Amino acid sequence: MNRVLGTIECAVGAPQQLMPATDAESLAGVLKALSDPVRLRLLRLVAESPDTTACACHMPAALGISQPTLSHHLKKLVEAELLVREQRGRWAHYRLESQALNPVRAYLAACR
Amino acid sequence: MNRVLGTIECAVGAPQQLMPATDAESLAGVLKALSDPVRLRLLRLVAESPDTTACACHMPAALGISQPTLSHHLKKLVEAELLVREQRGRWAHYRLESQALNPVRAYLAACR
DNA sequence: AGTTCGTATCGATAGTCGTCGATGTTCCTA
DNA sequence: TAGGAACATCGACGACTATCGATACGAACT
Repeated sequence: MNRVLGTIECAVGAPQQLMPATDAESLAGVLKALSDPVRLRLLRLVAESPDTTACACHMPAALGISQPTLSHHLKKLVEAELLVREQRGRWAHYRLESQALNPVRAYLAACR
Repeated sequence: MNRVLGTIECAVGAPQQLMPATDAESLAGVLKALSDPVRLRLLRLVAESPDTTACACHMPAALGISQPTLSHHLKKLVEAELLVREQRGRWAHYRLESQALNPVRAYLAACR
């Protein structure tokens, strides 16, 4: 591949082994759930609530969105296992599942 | 709001102050760039290359995608300032800009 | 039983995204 | 200067997403 004379060829090595596709796929799922400004504010609101648990009832007004839109975003976060839903009487409470962020933390550590 | 008798009312406090919308918007931009399995593998490939720099020439074959698709993904990562493009002769080299991940790290730390 | 209130789902719409073939563009070499 | 190689852009297509109004569900109170 490399030429002896002249400055031909890419010169950097062949492709090393890369991240397994299945790992990338599942990590992308978590990141996709995080890649929305409404959901970022929402998750942080829950994270900073006492016992990392918050009731949904105040959220539409706090975030300036409609109630169906809130429900949509909460569902995405639950599907990504970032939040856990818990019914208390008439109200739905959501608790942060912080360990779901561990794969993200591990990935970022590898990109240091 | 709270009723004296009976177990009426949400009972958890009012909405605390939440993440500024502009911060959430810019952070979501970075996360959106990360929320694709191809780009995750791509970024990690660069991160693990010597001097965290890699040439684009081997990437389509390594990732199993076409050359235009690779170019598309690289552009997204550059726009998010996660990669820096550098032309060397005929070849395009990409270097990791690890500090662009700092807002993500800070967010995750707040969700501990 | 009927009503009310909190929440989830449905349906529709407008916007964004990933993918690839075809085509430019740029730079090297002969 | 002509040819080729690496890479970017264009155009198109199908899939997905965020949003909200309308509606359905479900669990209390009366």
